[in-house]
Amino acid sequence: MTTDTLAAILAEPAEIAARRLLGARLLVDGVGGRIVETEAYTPDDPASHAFRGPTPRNAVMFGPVGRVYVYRIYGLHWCLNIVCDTSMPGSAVLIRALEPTDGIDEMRERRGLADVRKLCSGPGRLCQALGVTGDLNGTPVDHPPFQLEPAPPVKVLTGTRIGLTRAAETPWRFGLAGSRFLSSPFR
DNA sequence: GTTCCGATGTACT
DNA sequence: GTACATCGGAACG
Repeated sequence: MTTDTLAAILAEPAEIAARRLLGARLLVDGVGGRIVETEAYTPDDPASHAFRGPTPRNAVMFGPVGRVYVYRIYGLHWCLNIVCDTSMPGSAVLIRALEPTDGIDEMRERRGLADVRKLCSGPGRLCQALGVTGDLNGTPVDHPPFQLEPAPPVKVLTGTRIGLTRAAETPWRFGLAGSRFLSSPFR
């Protein structure tokens, strides 16, 4: 099995890109790990920030593929997405969990927590661990401070997305099978 | 292990 | 005013 280039993965529809990003290594200033959990969002999806069309907040989602869309959630936390799908503007993949591999001590300091299992197991947690804030909104994910290295295809778990009220039944949450670093179990 | 709830910014009705 | 792609701590079992 060959490994697709990053550009090829991010050109795909959100559901495909979300699956193929599992296993990829994501770093911010050298700190990060393997992506083990993602969710797909499309502009025709009532749960997506893009559903109502472009606004100042979601403008990056409608721009070039491969940039990061970072937004604040519940007034407290940040969430990191990667814009995808060259044929459907407004598509993105939410990065929900990482298996920490690089800069673990720095992540522990930022999180104020020793337990590696909980450093990046959730969208808000991983942004805190990697130092991702709204300042990075719109940055290309293949340019500093970001690095994203694709990996060969992995075995994928599928489930419903987390924390939604609308389109809650759509099975667009994806996990790396067997990972101990998921934000919550798949069923 | 589980459930409940407060914190707090921004977009939208 | 209400909803929200969340988290951590308290209370309980």
